[in-house]
Amino acid sequence: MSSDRTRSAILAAAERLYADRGFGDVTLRDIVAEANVNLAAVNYHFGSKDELIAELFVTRSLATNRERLNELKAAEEKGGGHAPIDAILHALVGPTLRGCLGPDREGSTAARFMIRASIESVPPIRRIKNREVDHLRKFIAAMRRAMPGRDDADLYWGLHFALAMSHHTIREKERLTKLSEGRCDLNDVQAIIDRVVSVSVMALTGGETPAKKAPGKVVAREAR
Amino acid sequence: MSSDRTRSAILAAAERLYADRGFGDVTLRDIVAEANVNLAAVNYHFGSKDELIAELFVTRSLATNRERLNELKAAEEKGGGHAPIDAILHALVGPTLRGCLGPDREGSTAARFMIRASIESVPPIRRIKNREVDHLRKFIAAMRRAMPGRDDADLYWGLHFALAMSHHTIREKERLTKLSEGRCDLNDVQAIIDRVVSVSVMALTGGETPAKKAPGKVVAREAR
DNA sequence: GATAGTTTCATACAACTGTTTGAATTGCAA
DNA sequence: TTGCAATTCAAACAGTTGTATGAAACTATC
Repeated sequence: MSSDRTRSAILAAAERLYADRGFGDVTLRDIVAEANVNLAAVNYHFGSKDELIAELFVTRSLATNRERLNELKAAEEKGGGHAPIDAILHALVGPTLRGCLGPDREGSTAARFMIRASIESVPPIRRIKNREVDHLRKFIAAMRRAMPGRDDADLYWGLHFALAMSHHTIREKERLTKLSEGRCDLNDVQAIIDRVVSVSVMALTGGETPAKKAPGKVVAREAR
Repeated sequence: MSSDRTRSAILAAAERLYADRGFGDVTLRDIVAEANVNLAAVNYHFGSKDELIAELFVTRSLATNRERLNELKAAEEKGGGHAPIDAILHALVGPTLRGCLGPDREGSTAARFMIRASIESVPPIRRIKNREVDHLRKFIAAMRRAMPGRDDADLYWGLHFALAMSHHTIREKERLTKLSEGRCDLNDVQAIIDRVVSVSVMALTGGETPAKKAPGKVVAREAR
């Protein structure tokens, strides 16, 4: 009963500290000091440090996945069980980008924690991410319905690139700001989402299997 | 003189171990055991563990950057000081992808080390990566020459997405193979490079500032 | 209000970490 | 060979880490 207070104090303190200083140099002693609880409380309530981190990540991760699937479902219902490709990709990258970017989310502990998790890749989190495959397959299935003629490999590459752009933007937002000297506006989340979706759609609809024959305007270059 | 043997034995052993098991759980004691040298040798020859890691990464990193610039220069000379955009992007992502992917490079210690470095992001490596901005600016400059009318922000986004796709492919190649059940061929490096370049060029030439007005075939979706 | 179960606490544990030390050894020049 | 520097070595250092323990405090039920 009253143990819930301790439990959630640990969770909150851990998320805050990990978000601010990374998984690398935050110890259990830092966490319990921040949470004003005893050191042994972590192992009592969570079993181990890794399980604490896992619970932290699973919570946020499930929320994002739920949001994604809701958006996908909404788009499919709107189109009568057949969502257009840009809506599918929007459902895929929108929640992640909205959750991690933007001026309102800037101070959000959850956002900063998820950014850390996408940068540092500590074992317990990696284990969870590896189970994300089933979730992504639902988007592949939707994409297949939206582009029936398309080669399967192209769909996988398209989804892969969409995730690449959204994750890399989250992960390297500081570097991009610095490189572009502020000319890339990392606060306009909607514009970023549109841009990522737009490029992803082009990747999927641009040329037929660009890797094999490259019939588009861009010709493959010779090696070396 | 003969100390060079110790020095390079440490470098080789460290690179091998880091490549295989990651920075997280390889200790100096593991390294000196693998290299058959004394524990103190690391601090004697490199000053600290972090400086050892830094030297390891700098060496490989400089080689890649040199290769990139050579390819860029070659492309510019070929075009009379004005390389086409796809050649520029090819010079940017080619060396990295070629260095980390492909069946011949599969067993390469250097490749596996660089993949680790791109996944784990340990402090000494992060510090070095932050100095990579100047290097990237040279590619922005070349891109500006190739696409004079283009808005600067679009160029930065294009370069950013090109790096996103190439790095994410390297970092998540296992996941992509698993997700696609082998339908994405991670061994055909040339095809991957062509695909990344092709999509990047589309991102740069596709629609005029797709984020602002989205005049292309893809229309921005409403929020939420 | 005694009892049983849960939660907290101070403390100890055992292992591991990167780094330092100072003596021993080696290599090379004079 | 002597002398001096560079290198190697075993050992210890000083600190940190996550986890375990067993007693104490609390809570709720009968």
